[in-house]
Amino acid sequence: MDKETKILKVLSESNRLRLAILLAREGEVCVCQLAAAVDEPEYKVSRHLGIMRAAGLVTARREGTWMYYTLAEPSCPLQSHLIVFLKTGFNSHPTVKADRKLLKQVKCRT
Amino acid sequence: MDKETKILKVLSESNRLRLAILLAREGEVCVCQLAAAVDEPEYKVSRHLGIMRAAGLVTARREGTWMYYTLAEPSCPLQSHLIVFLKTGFNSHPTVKADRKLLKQVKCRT
DNA sequence: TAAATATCTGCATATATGTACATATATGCA
DNA sequence: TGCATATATGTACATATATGCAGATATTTA
Repeated sequence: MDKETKILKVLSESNRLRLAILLAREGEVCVCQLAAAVDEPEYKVSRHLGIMRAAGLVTARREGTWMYYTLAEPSCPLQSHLIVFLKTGFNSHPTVKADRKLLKQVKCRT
Repeated sequence: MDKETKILKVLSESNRLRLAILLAREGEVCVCQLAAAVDEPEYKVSRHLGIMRAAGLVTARREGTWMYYTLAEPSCPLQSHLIVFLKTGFNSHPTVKADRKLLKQVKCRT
């Protein structure tokens, strides 16, 4: 059950769960926007995204200086199931609401 | 999001995930049956069940010498969502199949 | 080429986690 | 009471994880 426990473990850290929820709702987002949304230093967000990427939860695309992250195509039933929940299951959560509000205010290219 | 990450973390360890799946499918099961099903020493299973209990994922009921564990009533949307998945999402998983087979063979009271 | 911006990584540290063994507790029965 | 069974827990150890800081890399622009 390694594939399943890996997915669950990655999402069991609050910063990563918040990032995953944002990606599930917003599609493709760059590191600096995510860092602003969760109000954490970029090196920290970058590191967590790296962990999520290594676990197959997200994919990355480089565009110039920016790195854009997206939720990856699910590779097991649990993963697809969780992604559906990430999209809709946290709508009323205060932290998630605040994160989304901050995300909308970011202007990436000063 | 502490409640959510706690649930996810508890289920991100393979022994505990297997136990949770068994409980989701079989209802109420005692420690010695669970230990036989996952083929692990009872002290280990007992400890993992304790962790699951502390996180609000299972409840325990004592009947004589035996302790019977059950999945707890969900306390957040993610938890109820996951329980549904535990019940139906692992039917074809080899490990889960083997665990269930072993569980059926156990005679608790020699 | 140099400077600026965005992102990633090596290292040290603190904290958390899983495991094994031995021991403790609880209950039932002779 | 005393003993056996079922379950829980304290301790010690090894491993894993998150974090902060500094510095490295990559890309764009002057």
